[in-house]
Amino acid sequence: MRLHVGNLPWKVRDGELQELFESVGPVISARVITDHGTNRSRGFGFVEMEDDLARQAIEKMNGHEVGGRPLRVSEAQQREPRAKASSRW
DNA sequence: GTTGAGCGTT
Repeated sequence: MRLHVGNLPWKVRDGELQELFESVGPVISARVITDHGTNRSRGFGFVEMEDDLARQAIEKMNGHEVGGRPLRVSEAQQREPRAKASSRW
């Protein structure tokens, strides 16, 4: 299950995000979305975990204060299906 | 050197 994590401090990076959620359980994948070119965080990211752990992470990490800000954790929306080739639209 | 609700690149 993928989780959308928002309200992140600008300084947070994907590795820190992963460690944060590893306090709940093993993290499959963690990504903080950064601006293209500037490497500055957009203030949100995505974490992938096992379903049960993801639900626990929502309960446990949602509102968890990090960097002085309560995290926003929720189930992520599903993005477009696998694009085999580049966007040919 | 800035900003603050959200849904990303394979």
